[in-house]
Amino acid sequence: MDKNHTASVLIDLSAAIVSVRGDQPVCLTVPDVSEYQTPGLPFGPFYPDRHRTMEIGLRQWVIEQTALDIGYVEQLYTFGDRGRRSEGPEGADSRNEEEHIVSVGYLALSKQCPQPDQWSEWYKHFPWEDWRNGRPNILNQQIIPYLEAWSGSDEFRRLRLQQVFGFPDKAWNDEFVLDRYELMYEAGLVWEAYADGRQKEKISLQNGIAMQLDHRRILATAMSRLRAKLKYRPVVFELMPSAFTLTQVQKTTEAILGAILHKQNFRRQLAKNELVEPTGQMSKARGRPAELFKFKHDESQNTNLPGLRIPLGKSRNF
Amino acid sequence: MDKNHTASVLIDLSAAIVSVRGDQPVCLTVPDVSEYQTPGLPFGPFYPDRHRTMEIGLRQWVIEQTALDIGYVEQLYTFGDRGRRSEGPEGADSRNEEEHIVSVGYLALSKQCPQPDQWSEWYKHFPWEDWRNGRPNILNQQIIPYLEAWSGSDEFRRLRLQQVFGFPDKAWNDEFVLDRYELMYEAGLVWEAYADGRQKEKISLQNGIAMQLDHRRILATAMSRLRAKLKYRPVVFELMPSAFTLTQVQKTTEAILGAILHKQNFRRQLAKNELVEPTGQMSKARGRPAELFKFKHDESQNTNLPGLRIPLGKSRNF
DNA sequence: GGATTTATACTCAATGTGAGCATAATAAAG
DNA sequence: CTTTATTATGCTCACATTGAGTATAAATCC
Repeated sequence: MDKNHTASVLIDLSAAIVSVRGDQPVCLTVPDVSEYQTPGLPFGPFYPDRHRTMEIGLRQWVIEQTALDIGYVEQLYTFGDRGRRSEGPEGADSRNEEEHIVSVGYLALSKQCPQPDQWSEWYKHFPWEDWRNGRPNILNQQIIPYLEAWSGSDEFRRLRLQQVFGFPDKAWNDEFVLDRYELMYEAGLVWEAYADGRQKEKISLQNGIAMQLDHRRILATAMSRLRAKLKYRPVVFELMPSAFTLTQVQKTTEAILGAILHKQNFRRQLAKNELVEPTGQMSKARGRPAELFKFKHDESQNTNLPGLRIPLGKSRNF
Repeated sequence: MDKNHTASVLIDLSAAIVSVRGDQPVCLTVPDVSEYQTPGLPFGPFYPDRHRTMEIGLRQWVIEQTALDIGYVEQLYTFGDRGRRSEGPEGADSRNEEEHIVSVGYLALSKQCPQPDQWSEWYKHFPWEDWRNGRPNILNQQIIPYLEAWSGSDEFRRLRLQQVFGFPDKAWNDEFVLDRYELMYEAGLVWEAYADGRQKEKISLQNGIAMQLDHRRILATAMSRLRAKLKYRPVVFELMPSAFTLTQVQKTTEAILGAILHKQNFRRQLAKNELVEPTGQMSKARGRPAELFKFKHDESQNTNLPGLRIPLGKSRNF
């Protein structure tokens, strides 16, 4: 093999730090200084002689720069070169021609989200992913017609469209956030495709707020992973305060999944899996007071608990 | 932040290339030149100016060096520094003091495995993971007693032991391959712990064949991921020839899971999910001839198909 | 007090799953 | 040629889980 190649790279640790404010999932972002004003995910360099592991390095700069208490941290994916996209055209982008950067994406969960202006709501970037008020209009009004035109009579494209967007007769799968974003990127339906030079003209449709570089892709990866994980590990509690009502757990879960759940069945699952225990106290709110619970396995960071089985129901094929 | 630190690293792409020979899952390994004779996983450097993405880089050197046709490739995890372990003691290892290496682990699946001597059987490295002939003796005879002594009266350690090894009264979970290996590593129960300087004396127990550096950990990650994935994506077919009997699919699945499945129920799942279709031909073997099938969605690399629901049964609490 | 709101208990049909029995089709053994 | 071993495949049945909904309880707002 030809060894006359640059093999040395810099490593960036990018983080999708997720929290829930009210009934909206949010993500920590940093403002953009360039002309486009697109926000980006926070990131920091990895110094291999300073931090034993990358996760320690990540926690370090998150503490230094944000003073946040992030409990749960999970590595998402390592992206080869943030200047180029995996499907991008050759030489379309000339950034980082000398200095190669590999970016390692992380998902982190935070119980609090102070300074509201620094936290960006998920569904402003992905309006088609929030089905809590029914099927989002943007799908039928903009995305699907455009994608149908894009796929044309190409059998492979149509199959993918059906798989990923459930169009026309399959069910919507909430976990395919990344797949949907990538399909839209390939079809030139998001601003980033234009920024990367894949698309000749700037897109007139505003399909969610764009982000810097491939940060929206990283966020999509984080959303997919979190939505999937919710179903087999009790990670919701990383987003809850120490005491909470069962409805609060449900609202948080619904926010992340972008879907409404069946209340009674949701509670049945919580009860069966013995994930929570009553604190004895009651909440005071509008209607009948609810019992306050706490997560049962808080002390040990027990990563291998069953998690909630999500009662999505069968009628989610809108 | 102090910028006087080395930030530049080299990137290795390590691959757990998995196949199944007979009824044994195997993994491509390269022999060791050092004194210990421990095998290692194949790896190659990543040249960022030569390959657009890391996956392309990986495929490249696999083709160049092994001439294998690997269809399915999946990124597993990025390990900060292969010279040090995530839980290792400070300065115990002095390799790579200058040249930092980050290794990106991949899982690849191959339908064939020529040159038998280059392929190493999974369960030679992880004898406690193969439950096809009942609970492995090595568990009760060596591992569990040692781990019980290690946990002593430490409540946290006992809880983890129960979670991960199902000891004494929980069920064995086939997906916790990595968790079990890491627990054994921490307890000084595998050779690598000794090699990393965590363990003062060399271990007398032979708990599976060791591997170089952290390669056994990467293989454990691959095994966990593959066992999990099998249950919700139809990846078994990446290990099958173009035509196969249903029993062959089951044997391959059982080999990977290290567990015996209920035959009739396994077939019921295959039928319900419409993953296979008959070729019209029959196999000729000892007993009654079996119908030959082929994977239904071979053309499009449809990553989002349902996968098999595994009829493990409830009686796996040996 | 009556309307509104939220919490929680309970029911019931449909479906999925674990487990096993019964039968069919072949090769090898006697 | 019959028996036996072996593998394939069809079918049943009890039980658990799940989706969906009804009914009731406990508070606040007016």
